Amino acid sequence: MSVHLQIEATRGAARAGKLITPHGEVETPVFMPVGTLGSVKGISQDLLEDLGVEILLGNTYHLYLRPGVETVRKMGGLHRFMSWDRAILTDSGGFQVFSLTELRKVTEEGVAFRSHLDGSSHFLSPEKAMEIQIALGADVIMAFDECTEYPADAARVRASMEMTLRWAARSKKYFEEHKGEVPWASGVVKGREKQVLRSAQDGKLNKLAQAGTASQALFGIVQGGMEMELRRESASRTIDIGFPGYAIGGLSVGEPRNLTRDVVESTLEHLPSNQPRYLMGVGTPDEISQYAQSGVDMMDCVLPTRAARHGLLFTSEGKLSIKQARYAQDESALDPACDCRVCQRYSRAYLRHLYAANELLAQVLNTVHNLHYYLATMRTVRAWIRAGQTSRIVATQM
RNA sequence: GCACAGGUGGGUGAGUGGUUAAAGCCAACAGACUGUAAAUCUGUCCCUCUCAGGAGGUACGGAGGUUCGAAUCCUCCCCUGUGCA
Repeated sequence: MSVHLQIEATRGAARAGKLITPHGEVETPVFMPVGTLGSVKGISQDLLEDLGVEILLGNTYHLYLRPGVETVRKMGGLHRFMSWDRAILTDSGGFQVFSLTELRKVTEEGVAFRSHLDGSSHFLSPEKAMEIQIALGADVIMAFDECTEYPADAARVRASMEMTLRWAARSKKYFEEHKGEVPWASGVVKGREKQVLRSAQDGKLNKLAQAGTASQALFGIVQGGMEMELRRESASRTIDIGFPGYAIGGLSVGEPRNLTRDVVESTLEHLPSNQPRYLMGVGTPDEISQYAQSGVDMMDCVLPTRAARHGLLFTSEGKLSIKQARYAQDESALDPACDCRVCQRYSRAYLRHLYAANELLAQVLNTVHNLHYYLATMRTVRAWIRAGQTSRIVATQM
């Protein structure tokens, strides 16, 4: 049995349920913190567990460069390496195709990268991205795609989308031929971890398929830029290739927010209603709430963690920049309406001081709060869906 | 007391006759951040006006002086550091 979505309640287009993975069940709609390098920046795994994080992201390109696949493989896979027993989703490196413009060259075969760390040359293709992600052993892995830049003319968007479709087929083919070659990509490992690990190190890799438990799944990615018709076509042809879940990619690349919304809404219509839908790289608390209400099941975004490190905090009253002088002697909690550990314990004045003084604790506390806020936002939406009333939630405008 | 070295904008510290309201860094203040090359980046940072392009004023320890022109050269004074008495 592969990763799948168990829908337990619906409300309009929205659905609430559980994403079943080899590393536990994930309440959906879910926000997934981004842990690019095997770490959600600024916060430890046990704090993430306390916050109730059930799934987080890792990144193929970054982990491949450092520490390298072999290291992760020898350490027993990404879960074990980073001591995280809950679910993980790895991004394929497709976004780096978009963001590292000056360091890469895209061809039909794949993408030639220059490492941003030491300038060394590397090549990522659908096959290579699958090989790496299988080795990392995340519960959900992503097809290797090209995240189309914005703005781009219709011809360019189509060409990019077509290539992503060909890459999707290649990703799936490689995945089908090689999945299960790594024992830790399955929940079955837990009981006899050492034994399996030993055999893995001996090069005797167990085929997971025969274990009969949940195993790693590959999701497809819909592209098509801001062209609604291409989005429809991309969705339909990606579905034809066939995946257990579908992502909406190519958004949050600099386009106006209302356009993001239009593209999401129109793409969602074309995705299977009984499979997970993952909107990549989005958004503010308000946005993730809206998208979840529109029928998105999974979202990830660096915003809460990055903003936290930059002193920008999300609260029930909107954005708050803790750097501002006005908070220097403010005794009140960051967000009086928030029940996170940070808001329970520390004042704005103290948080501002930590930030101003460049104390590492500022990053930790700010990250704890922002992630808590995001997770609470999703909990609210889930409750709203399960409550099945008729009106929409109006989230704080950000 | 003598001998060196030195006093620059909130701090540090460049600058040794004009292109200098005076580099850079720090601090301060504001803004940005959306599948993480991000504890990052951008802007402001002497005062007063402004039709926002500029205009005027004041400024490199103090006071004089040389010069068309001085933070930069000269004289005296004040202060700081180091060394010797």
